[in-house]
Amino acid sequence: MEERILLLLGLLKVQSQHGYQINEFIERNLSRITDMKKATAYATLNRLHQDGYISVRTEQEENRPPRKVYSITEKGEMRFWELLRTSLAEVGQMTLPGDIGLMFLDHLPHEEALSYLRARLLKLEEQIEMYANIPYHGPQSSIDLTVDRRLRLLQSDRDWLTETIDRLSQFET
Amino acid sequence: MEERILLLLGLLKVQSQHGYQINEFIERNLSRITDMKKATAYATLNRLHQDGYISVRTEQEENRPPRKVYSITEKGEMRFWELLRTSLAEVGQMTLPGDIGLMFLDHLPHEEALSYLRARLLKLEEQIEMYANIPYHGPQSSIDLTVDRRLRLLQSDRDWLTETIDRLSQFET
DNA sequence: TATAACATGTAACAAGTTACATGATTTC
DNA sequence: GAAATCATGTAACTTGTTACATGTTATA
Repeated sequence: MEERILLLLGLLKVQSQHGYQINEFIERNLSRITDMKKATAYATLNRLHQDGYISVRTEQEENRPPRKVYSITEKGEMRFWELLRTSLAEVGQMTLPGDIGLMFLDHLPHEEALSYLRARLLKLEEQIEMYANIPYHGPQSSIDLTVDRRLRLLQSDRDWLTETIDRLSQFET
Repeated sequence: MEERILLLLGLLKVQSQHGYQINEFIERNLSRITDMKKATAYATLNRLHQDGYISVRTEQEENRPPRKVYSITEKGEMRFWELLRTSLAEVGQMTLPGDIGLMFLDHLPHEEALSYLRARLLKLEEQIEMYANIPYHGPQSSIDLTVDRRLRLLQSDRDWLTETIDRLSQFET
């Protein structure tokens, strides 16, 4: 919730936009960073407007559907700073998918468990490949920051998984 | 959802239990691995029972509130294997808190941004300390597997953050 | 005498998703 | 003539949380 609001306010801080435009941008450029859906974005924009964090002006280019162009207000900027500050300074606990399964690893025959983990390793490698091939945006691009971070985490998850598979392979055949 | 079901079925596969018992166990031993709340566990147990994945038998020790002791059924075991298999073999995308903030890092004065990142680094170190001090459970404990994994991820996040702070410190004073 | 432990649950709310509705215009 | 693009939204649903209700017994 807070992160979604930070995202919308941030995008509107860069430039005033209408909802469709924002949704396009998110879908095309930020799909790896956020999973916010269109309906959620529209609804959140409405709420932000009601609460005075953004203002609206309706535009109509002839023969095109009318658009609601949103701009960030001063109140919205305040909110933005506040959310940005806590987003940067807090760690916020990440919930790791897969952990529950690992807990019950020993309920499976040894070889079967290992085969699943090897399949997972392959998929992890693919994801790493994917992120490694994202073009570099620039020497100070903030997008690169998040791509870099995710790549590092994926790599260390791969390393851990490789070692774990090796270690488990040593116990009984 | 799926992970919560896997957890409940897995715990009941180890031994039949009543809801209170399960909730106690989760709160005391699994608080770092899952964040499922009591109400959710009770509701999910009811649904699992309705759907035939677990069976109930009501117990009453005198002067104690009646308990509903759940046991996993054969159908439940099938579901368990299936969920376990996909949990182990799939990567499941992890959503990283903090990424949105990083995107807008350049909207803050250089020094201010750095000070927030340094504060975040301190908190990360604390978390790492915490996980590093969790006692070792045994040479094949599946709990250790998840603690290990999380520790590794936290450490690589810390390394990335350290390098990022260093790198950012080099651009303009 | 209050409060913690035991044991289960419900009602109200919050956040988000899916799938659809609308209606014009441009492209295949 | 069908489908995609543009642009916004709503209704139904899912998942989960918070806070409370209930009632007994052991403990401080």
